[in-house]
Amino acid sequence: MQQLNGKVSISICRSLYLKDPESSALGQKILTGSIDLIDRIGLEQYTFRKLAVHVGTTEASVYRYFENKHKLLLYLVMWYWGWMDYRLAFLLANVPSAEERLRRAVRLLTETVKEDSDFSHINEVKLHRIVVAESLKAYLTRAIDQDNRQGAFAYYKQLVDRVSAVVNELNPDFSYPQMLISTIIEGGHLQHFFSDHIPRVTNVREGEDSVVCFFTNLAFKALS
Amino acid sequence: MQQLNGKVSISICRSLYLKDPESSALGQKILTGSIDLIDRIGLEQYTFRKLAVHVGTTEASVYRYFENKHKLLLYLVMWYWGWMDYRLAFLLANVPSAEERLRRAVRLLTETVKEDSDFSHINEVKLHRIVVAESLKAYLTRAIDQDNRQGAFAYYKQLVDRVSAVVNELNPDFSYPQMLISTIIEGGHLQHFFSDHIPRVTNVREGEDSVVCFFTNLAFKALS
DNA sequence: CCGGCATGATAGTATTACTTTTGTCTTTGC
DNA sequence: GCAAAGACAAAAGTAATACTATCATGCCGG
Repeated sequence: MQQLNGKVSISICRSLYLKDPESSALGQKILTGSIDLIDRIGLEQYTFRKLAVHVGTTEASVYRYFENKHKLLLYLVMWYWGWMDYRLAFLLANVPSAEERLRRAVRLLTETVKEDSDFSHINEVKLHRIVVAESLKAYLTRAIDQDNRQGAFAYYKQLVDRVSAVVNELNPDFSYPQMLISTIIEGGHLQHFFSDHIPRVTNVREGEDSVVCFFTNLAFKALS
Repeated sequence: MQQLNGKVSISICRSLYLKDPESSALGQKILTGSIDLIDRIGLEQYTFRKLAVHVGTTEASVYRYFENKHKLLLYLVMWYWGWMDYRLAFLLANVPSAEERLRRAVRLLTETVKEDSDFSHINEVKLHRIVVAESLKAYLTRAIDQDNRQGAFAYYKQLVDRVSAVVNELNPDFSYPQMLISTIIEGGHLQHFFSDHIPRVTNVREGEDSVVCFFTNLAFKALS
């Protein structure tokens, strides 16, 4: 992560791209176009051919940036976690109370992203929806061990560790800090998804704050 | 679910198959062969062509039973939930203590299936691994609303409700019983997966009982 | 102004996902 | 015991997907 002319650029694991998409106008169009398209039609319908038409380039040019759509998805998801980790670092800075820091972290991890931060050419609202609906497909693959060895999940691990450290501060005897945090992260995504599509397995009542409430309570009770 | 010559047959939502695979020898070979193959090579690599070769039939014959691999996966996953719900019903029967019932339920939902119950031609150990690694791909699709409308998730909902009822009994004031149970179910799967592939975001120590312990504690603390 | 790199244009291959047709064999109904 | 119906194998075919390769062009830095 580097500060660059007032904007923050999130640097992604080299193994996830062939040519850095941040390094050219076409690369950036591939990123924004992919986010648009995956958000609109879903990962299974999304193809590099459709993307090429959408951004006005050719399939071959897209393949110069990314090996395949799995790597591109992983790139987007890891950008998201890099961005979240960055936001989290600011959100927790200079807050003395560990309890307040945990409260803020759980909120950030489980609430819906509502505004595009105009932080980059990436639309964070759409990207958040993609992460909720598609990110597990990027993990649950036979390629995961190789991706992991190549460092693809670095930001995800870093974020989990950052929040786990707060958990540890609050209750050093708690044996499962990472487990609690990764459960909250992925559970939060699933509960949002379920509330939209299989509401009978959730209890979302007034707005989606139910998810934040549930996981905040869960976190504090788990540590009590 | 019906009792048939000493065995239990789990009846699956009609919309998930074109022709009942339980109704013929070929259909059953398609089920067992699919479980073998998906477990061995993963859902992305699995194709109806490979399956046909594996069970000694033709692609066209497979398509007489299932529309596509998404439906077949959903069939297998729902068979699993039907089977789990059946086991759960027995496990909770005649246990007076709600606390003990919850403890048993959480254990059943979060532990690894270790033995093939010889209950049918379906290998439950392999099927459990498939559910852990692939079931979310069956949910997280654009087709979910249609699948749900057609009743594909009936057993899943029924199981969540069965355990939620125990939660309600233990603490009628708790506002999120379904949310807690579906989080435990899917969280349990993910923690098993993470412990195998991204251990840094878990805290699995001696054996996989850590997952059971974590979620059991979590459930009881959430209700305290 | 030259050389190199990024892209566009085009074409081509292999695999996947699915459909269609036809012939044989088995089952079931009578 | 025979005819009709259904189940399956065999084979071929189509459309889309997931890539790869070739070549020409245009731009940018030296």
